[in-house]
Order: sequence, then structure tokens, then C-alpha cells
Amino acid sequence: MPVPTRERILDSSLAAFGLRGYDSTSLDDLASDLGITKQAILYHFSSKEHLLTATIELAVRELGSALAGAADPQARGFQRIEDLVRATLSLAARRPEVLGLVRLVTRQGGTASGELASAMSVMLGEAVRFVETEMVAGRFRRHDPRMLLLAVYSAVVGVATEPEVMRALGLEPDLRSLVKARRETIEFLRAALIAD
Amino acid sequence: MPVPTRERILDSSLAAFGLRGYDSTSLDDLASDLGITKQAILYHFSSKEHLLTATIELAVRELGSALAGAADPQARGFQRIEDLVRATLSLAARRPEVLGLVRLVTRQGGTASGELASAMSVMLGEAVRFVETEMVAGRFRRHDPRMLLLAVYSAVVGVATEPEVMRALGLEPDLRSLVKARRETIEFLRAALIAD
DNA sequence: CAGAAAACTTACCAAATGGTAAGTCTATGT
DNA sequence: ACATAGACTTACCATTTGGTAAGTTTTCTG
Repeated sequence: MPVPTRERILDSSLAAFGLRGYDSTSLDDLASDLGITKQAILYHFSSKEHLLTATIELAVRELGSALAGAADPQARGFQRIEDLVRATLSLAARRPEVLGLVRLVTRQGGTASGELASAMSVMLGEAVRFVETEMVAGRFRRHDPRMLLLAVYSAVVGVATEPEVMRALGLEPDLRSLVKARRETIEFLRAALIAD
Repeated sequence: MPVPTRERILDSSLAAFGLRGYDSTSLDDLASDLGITKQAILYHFSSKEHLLTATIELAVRELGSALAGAADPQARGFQRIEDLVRATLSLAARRPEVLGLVRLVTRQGGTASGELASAMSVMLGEAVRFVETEMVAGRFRRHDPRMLLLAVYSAVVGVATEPEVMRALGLEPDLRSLVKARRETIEFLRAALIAD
């Protein structure tokens, strides 16, 4: 059974918006990639901005399920961070457009970013509480939890979405390097986080 | 004495390209901001892509001089990292568009990025050698230097260019928070880098 | 099978975009 | 005083863009 056009459009637009940007992607580009006309897109999504909104919703769902699938509520201390970082970097390798879109929207912060902003607020709020309890329990070094998370978020998303910097460092972003980058990133965070 | 039009154009395009993106900035936008016509821009730069190239060159110069001014060749160990991070975050606060453009170009990696790519390669190559000697001297933890720099670069540039994430964390990106973010980022890196 | 709703396509359109051609104004050197 | 070059502006232009209107085909339903 064929994939519904609506979903195919969303898949394509997630890839295009996430990897190349919103303004750099025209509806005609999307349509010809899909072998349909631009008006077919406008039939399912009444404007380009509505398409962006729906695309962001899809990205939020993908990110949310990737992280929810990895987060074992039982896990304590650094294990939980490691699980989340693994899941994030794995998602970045499998579907770089998802994090690309997240980053694009968190930076520009336009009208359509409301949902993503609130979803991120929820996730980050949980993360702040988790980090706080770990600090109180003496398993993590004492820092401002929010600043710590900003640094961790930046490091992970940066590693996940900066293939050109990897190239500038003389590393080809192939599978082996990515595996190595993941291990090193986790070790880096472990060293930064864990209390002596 | 008035600022030459050519420089005014470059200043404006650096801000626009760096903060809003290349495709999102039209020559008409730039021109009307400057109170001139689009053709005046095309008189100084024969096409939009040439303007981008010149703008990237300007950003590279600004970044280079900001970092060169901060790097004391005498400094050893973490002090040197701290100097560079301070300079980077200070530049990000003063002129966010510079790092914005660097990030934009390193991600998309189009035709015009050759100069930035080679400039980054040089800077990162020096950084790799520095980090290696520090590791050999036992002042830094042992990691793959390139992976370590990727994580450090990502953390710093991320902190510098993700104001929306700060907001999602409940932090207003005002001066006090930025100073705090700088201190925390440095502490974070110190914990990650320094050998016991 | 009728008909209506869904899922499109063909045909347009106004605005914006990067770019060209030609003219105008101004300073400057001879 | 005058030609010349630099620094623009006015006037266009072809293409692309997001979007509308109206028609056509397919699918579902009574």
C-alpha cells in the first residue's frame, strides 16, 4: 500500500527545511522532487508557513520518540545522560534533518516555533530537575544546572550537526568517525560532569 | 569623514547574512536599509555571490583578529583555552553576526566557503598541535585531540549562538546571564579538560 | 450506477528577485 | 575649461516565488 501524499510531502519538507533551510526551499523544488505539482502541496497545506508548522510538529514527534525510547526512568547518574546522548547522536546520524530543523527553528524563532519552543521547555525542564537531584546526591559536580545543560546541549547538537567542522579537522564524517565522535563526546561529558 | 559605501554595504550584509541567512536576505532589503539602491550594491560587488564571498572574508578577518588579540603565545595549559573562549564569547556578545555567519557557512559549505574553510583549517590545526603538546605534558586529559576540539568548538559556538535555547531554559540573554554563561562554560571546559 | 467529496492538474497572477543597460552627477587631473 | 573616471540612479527585464481559480480525474458512498 502506497504512502499517502501528505506524509510524503512532510518527509520531503523535513529533509529540505532541515538540511537546506526554509527560505532556500521553494514549493516547486519540493513538488518536483515528489513528482507532483506545487498546487498538490497547497491542497494539503494551505500555505508554506502552515507546511513549516506541520513539519516542525513532525520533527518534534520524531525527536520526542527517539529520546523517550532511550530514557530509562530507572537509570541514575551519568548513565541516563549517556543514554540520551547516544540516542541524540544516533538520530543525528540516521536522520540529520531532524536536528537540523530543530536547530534552525530554535535559532530563528519565528511564528511557527511555538510548539517546538514549548516542547523544548518541557524536555529541558525535566532535564534541569534531573541534573539538580544528581548534584544534590553528589554524583554530579556542582554547577548552575541550566548553564550546564546549555553547554551539554550545545556540545551534543554541535557534534551532531557540524560535519563541515569535522572535515576542517581532517575527519571524514563516515561511520567509523561518527562512532568515535560519539565515544569521545560521551567521555568528554563524563569528565565534565562526574564529581570526583 | 564619512564611511565609504563599500564598507557600509559589507557591514550590513555581514549582519544580515549572519543573523538571518543568505537566501533570506535580498539585495533590495540591504539597499533600503542603507538608503541606497540595489544597483549601487551591484556596482561594488558584481553579484550577490561575490558579495557573500567578500562578507565571509570580512568575518574571517574579524574572527581572526579577535582571536589573535586574545591568544598570548606564552600562556600554557588551560589559561590559553580560557583566553580563547573568553574572546570568542565576547565577540559573540558584541557582534553575534560574525559567529552566525561562520556557522552558517560551515554548515552549508557552498562555493564561497573556500577561504573560511582554509582559515578554519589553519586555526584548528594550530589548536590540535597545542592540545597535543598539553596532553603529552600531562596537563590535559588524554583524548583524541580532534574530537576534543570538535566538542569544545561545539560547546562554545553553541553557547554563543543559541539565545533561543537560553530562553527555553528560562534564562534571559541579558548581560548578567551572558557573563554567568561565560563563567560556567569555562568551568565546564576546565572540568572536562584538566587532568587530575 | 449516480453523485458527491477528495485528490489532484492546468492555467494564471502579482510580487519579489538577481541582474543588465544606459543615463546622471561629481570630483579630479590636465 | 574640459575630458575622464568613479559613484551612483532610473528604467527595465527574465525568472522565480507563493498563492488563486477553475477544471479534471479518482475514490468513496448511498
